[in-house]
Amino acid sequence: MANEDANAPKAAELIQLLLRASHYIQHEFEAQLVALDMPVQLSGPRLRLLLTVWKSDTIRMNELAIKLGLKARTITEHVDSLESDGLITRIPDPKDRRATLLQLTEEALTHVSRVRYIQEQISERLLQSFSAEQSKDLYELLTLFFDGKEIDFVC
Amino acid sequence: MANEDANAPKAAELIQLLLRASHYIQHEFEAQLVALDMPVQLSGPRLRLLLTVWKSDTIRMNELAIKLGLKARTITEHVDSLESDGLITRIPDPKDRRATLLQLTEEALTHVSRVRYIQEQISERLLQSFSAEQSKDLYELLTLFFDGKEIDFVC
DNA sequence: TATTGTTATACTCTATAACTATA
DNA sequence: TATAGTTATAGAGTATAACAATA
Repeated sequence: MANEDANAPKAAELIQLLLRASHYIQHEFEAQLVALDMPVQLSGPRLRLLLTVWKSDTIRMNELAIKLGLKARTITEHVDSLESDGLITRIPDPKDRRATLLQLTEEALTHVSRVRYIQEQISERLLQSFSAEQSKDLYELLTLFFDGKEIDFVC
Repeated sequence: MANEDANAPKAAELIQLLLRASHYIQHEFEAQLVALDMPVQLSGPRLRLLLTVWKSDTIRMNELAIKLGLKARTITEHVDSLESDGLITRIPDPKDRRATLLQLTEEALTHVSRVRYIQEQISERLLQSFSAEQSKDLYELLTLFFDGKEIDFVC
């Protein structure tokens, strides 16, 4: 009764498979991250924020919210926490006294570089069944999703 | 200084792109779901639970926890909520008086079928830039991630 | 003794609304 | 008047630990 949908549409199946692959990958990343046994807890969202600040070197909280697709309040929340963990610094924006710039601390830079290394390792392991050409094909196919759209969001 | 990594490893880039595509897709699904304007709120996790119960027709809370990769406590939480929304029913398992079977209500079945229809629509739209062959290629490439691994988790 | 699900409790992530300070 | 970030508050999702009922 429930599973009568034998000739299910290919489109939905393909999308499901892609999401499944993505969840699987994220699961691997998270598992490896806790295995890293960092002095501070670097969850997915916290890490994503750190990496985004890192890429910009210095960035307004405002702009960060937009890039991450989060609300200002959420950025304040994370930054409070990351600041008290000694990972991020608030700097008054000299050009606009309402604004606040964010910058990573030395400690955060160390963590980021470690995490990035691990991410490379995991990525390579995840792609071990792929030939160079298959990787290239997959990359090009995935680009088709963003056909025409401007995508900026990170991680 | 921060972005000196010009020749970044292809593997990490490809994985990032896949995750980005996945986030984009999930975003589309969530947006369409709220646009459906259902009588009850069907968030991602709640929907995933409903769909998993639906696929099994009837399932133990226990088994559901494993399939979804969640803890028993979390299942109790969701089921309490879905039950009070009239979407799910707890049935004592006749074979084991410790266990509880879950089943969808008629109302939930209506919602599930509507949601599945929408998911097909969105999936087709997301794949509009793909030729039949490109879809097939993508599907086969994605399968490589699960090379040898037994993957069951849904949605 | 082990397993199923629950009560009690808590943490993380995210957000809305009202407010302060600046622009 | 509009914008940047904060305080106060809340809701969703998930989990650990202790426990009850049953196996």
